[in-house]
Amino acid sequence: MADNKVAYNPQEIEPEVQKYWEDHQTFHATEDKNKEKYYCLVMFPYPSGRLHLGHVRNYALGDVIARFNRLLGKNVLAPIGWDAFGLPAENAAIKNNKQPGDWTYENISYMKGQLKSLGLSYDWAREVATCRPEYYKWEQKFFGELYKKGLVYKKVSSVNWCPVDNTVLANEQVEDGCCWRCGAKVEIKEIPQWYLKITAYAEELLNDLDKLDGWPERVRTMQKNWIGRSEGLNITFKVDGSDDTFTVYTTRPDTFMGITYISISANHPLVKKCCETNPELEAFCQECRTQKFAEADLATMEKKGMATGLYAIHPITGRKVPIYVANFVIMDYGTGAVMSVPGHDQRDYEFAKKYGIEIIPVIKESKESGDPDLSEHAFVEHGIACHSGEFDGMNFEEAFKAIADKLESMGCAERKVNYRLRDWGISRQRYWGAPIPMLTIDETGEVVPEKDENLPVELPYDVKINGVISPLKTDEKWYKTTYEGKSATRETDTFDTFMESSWYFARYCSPRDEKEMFDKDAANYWLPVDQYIGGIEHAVLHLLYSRFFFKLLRDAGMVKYDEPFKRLLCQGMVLADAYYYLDDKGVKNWVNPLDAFPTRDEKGNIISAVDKEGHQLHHEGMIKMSKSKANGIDPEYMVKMYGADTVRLFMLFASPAELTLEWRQSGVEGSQRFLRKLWSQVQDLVNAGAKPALDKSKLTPELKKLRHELHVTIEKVTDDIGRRQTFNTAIAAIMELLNLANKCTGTDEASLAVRYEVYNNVIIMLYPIVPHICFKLWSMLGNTTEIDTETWPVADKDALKEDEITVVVQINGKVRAKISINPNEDEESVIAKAKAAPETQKFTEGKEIKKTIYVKGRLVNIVAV
RNA sequence: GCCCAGGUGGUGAAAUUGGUAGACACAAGGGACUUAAAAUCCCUCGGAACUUAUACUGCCGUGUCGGUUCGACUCCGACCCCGGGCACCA
Repeated sequence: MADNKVAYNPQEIEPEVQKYWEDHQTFHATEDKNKEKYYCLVMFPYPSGRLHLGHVRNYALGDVIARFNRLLGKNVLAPIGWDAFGLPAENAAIKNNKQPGDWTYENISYMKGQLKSLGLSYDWAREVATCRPEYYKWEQKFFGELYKKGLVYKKVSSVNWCPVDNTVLANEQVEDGCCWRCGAKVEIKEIPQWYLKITAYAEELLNDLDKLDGWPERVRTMQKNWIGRSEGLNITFKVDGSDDTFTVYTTRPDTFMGITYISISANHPLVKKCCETNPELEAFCQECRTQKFAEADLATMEKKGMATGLYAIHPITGRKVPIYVANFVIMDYGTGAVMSVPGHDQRDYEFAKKYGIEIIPVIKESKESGDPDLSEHAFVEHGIACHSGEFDGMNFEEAFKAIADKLESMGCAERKVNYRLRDWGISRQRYWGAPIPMLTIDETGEVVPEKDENLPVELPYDVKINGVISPLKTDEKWYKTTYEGKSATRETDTFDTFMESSWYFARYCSPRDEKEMFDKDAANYWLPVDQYIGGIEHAVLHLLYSRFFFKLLRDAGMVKYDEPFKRLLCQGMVLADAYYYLDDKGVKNWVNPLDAFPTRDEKGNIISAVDKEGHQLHHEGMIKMSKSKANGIDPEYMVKMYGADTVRLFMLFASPAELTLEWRQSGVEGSQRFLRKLWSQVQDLVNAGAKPALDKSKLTPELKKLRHELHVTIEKVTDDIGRRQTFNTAIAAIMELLNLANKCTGTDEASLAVRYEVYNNVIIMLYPIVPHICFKLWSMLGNTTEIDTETWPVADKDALKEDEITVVVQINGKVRAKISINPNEDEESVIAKAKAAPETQKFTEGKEIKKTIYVKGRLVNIVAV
């Protein structure tokens, strides 16, 4: 290396540049009504202990967008914080014999350092942690207001219950129907829990999806299906021989004449009476109560049922149909009873076959066709009613209307819009969460929210976690209190952590506000979030709850917008190679990919690998990073080895943001190589001479070509980062430009002027992606301004013009020739040129030209037969 | 089971509105420089066929099968495979 060149040393320059940013408060954001605001938000992390590459990907994407918008001259807010409540803190507390709070705050402190080493342009002054009383105080206050508005209610519902530990289990704590700690068979327990009436906003949450044109279509579709609006009928049946009634909901009243039985939940009030005299039924109901109730489990488990001995009376035919307890009908969803039409519903069909229940066809394909073939499966499509008496011959809409009208006029049904969406259960029987600020007055049993002046209802900090019962539930000093002089008992459940993550982005607008949830002016300045970035796994729950919460805030007069997030980017997962060897007992021992040394075949495929100890390793392929497969890559180690810029560049270049990203060490090295080359090329240019003024009239064709490429690249990169958010193609375009620029080594004035123009613009365009190196290179190029305050380049229209373009000539859709044309040349002349090309002559010889198609400036297709 | 995505060379990918498939990289192979290594630079790189041979040439090729079109990675239908979510992981 020449003496006057300095090696690229990210370990030296990155901390230096980061210190500059910190000292100068470069990314501190303040409200400025004279500037266009831009709120760039990344999903805040759970402080699990160490950053993983999924975080790094998320924040690198966010940082590119934030820095890009700063260069566009916008007033950018890029905050960060901690989603600090949650289950892992309690598990860690038990394991390490620590306070969940201590564990959480230590993690935050460590991860903060890791985040800072990535050179992210956050306004750290706005950092929030949801576990701080200053934060959850406002959530508690807001909850009390919602209660007064009637948007909060309490009802009994199911939880997973471990009968040995006597504790509530989260879904992820249930493994094959057993408790993950003690292995006991998990039961279902009914306990009273708090609910937020999200269904009251179902219609608006559905309709407003149309406003979210900055969201990926797939996320909107998932939310639409999740809300699941349907139009149907609530129908009330009488039970034979008693005054009891029950209600079902159906979207297929057209099949009403085909009902041959009723399926009912084991917890339905009707069933409870039957069990008293029927021990067999009681046993079956007990069995139903121990099964999992997640939708996926209900859909895939073996369908079982048992007759209750009760019969329902079909309101139109008067026919008696048996009522069965069915294990797949759940009291928590809908009415807890379902009308069963085995001829036209596949689940009902299988159930009827299993228990020998009659199957009646009442819908056929068309007016002309005979009865549907029900020998193998149900006929589930809409069709024409048959064997339905007065409704025969009607299509779906006609039969729906006629049957609904008839049942309504009989007073046993009403039309109902139903949603699949269920109200949001926010009670958790855990310690490490925000206490639900509700009190029960002991004497009267009246339930009231804690008074504002007593908020926050603070979580006791010094506790002993035993993994069984929440310390709140045993701490009498904590839960015994008074309300207006009367003795009262606190709610000992805490909030679902989705509560905190549903409004943190509003709190960032005035994170230290001591008077209210957030300052309305500040919130209405920054909100809505212009760009939100996070994992696709949050497509429904977090993003739907946040939309709902935002509407609650709007209706409380806190914000004046309908939707919190204008534009959404969902990033894919990060995968890595996984290797293992089998030990003597045949147990898989997973080895970190950084410790595996693969051998490859002549195509470059990994055929085998060995680790440091010489174990022969099996290559499992690229799979999701996880602790259990030991294929997690530590970002901190990567930053120490290669620098943050290299890691950021690799993550953005390796694949488009929405797709999975495969972590490849060789790819990381390739990214580092690119930065080293860039660093070296800039120094070559500086050593070649100072920057002269550009005289566009004195350029050679080669320099004109290079300028043309530069300005085409500026247009492309601007579009790729701003509109398309395809950062990988933006980087590829810059690489292509640099490959061309590197061939230009002239040191005359015109060459130097163009070369400086290229590198200055490239450095600005790369700055959002690799900010540290660009910060340094910018000043090395002799610029006296700071790159942080530069403006994004705009393509020079003159340079974009071309004298000559290439058009492809196809014969019957296959490329056979290329011709050069003037961009303004008319169609006739272009087609004449295309026909005159020797290749065209060759391929059309002896054929008749039937047709020619000209796509302006791109291709000519000649159809010849 | 239901809802939603995705499938293109040895690999990650590109092709933006139906218009040149494989840009840009990685890996691999060959070469230069070097005492040597690292680093750097140059060349080759979808497949099979023809050919002494590189080339040339045409042919085939975007999960599978079928369709629409002058023209399909892109649109339609069916199927196969893989991933995300399914309400208490976050």
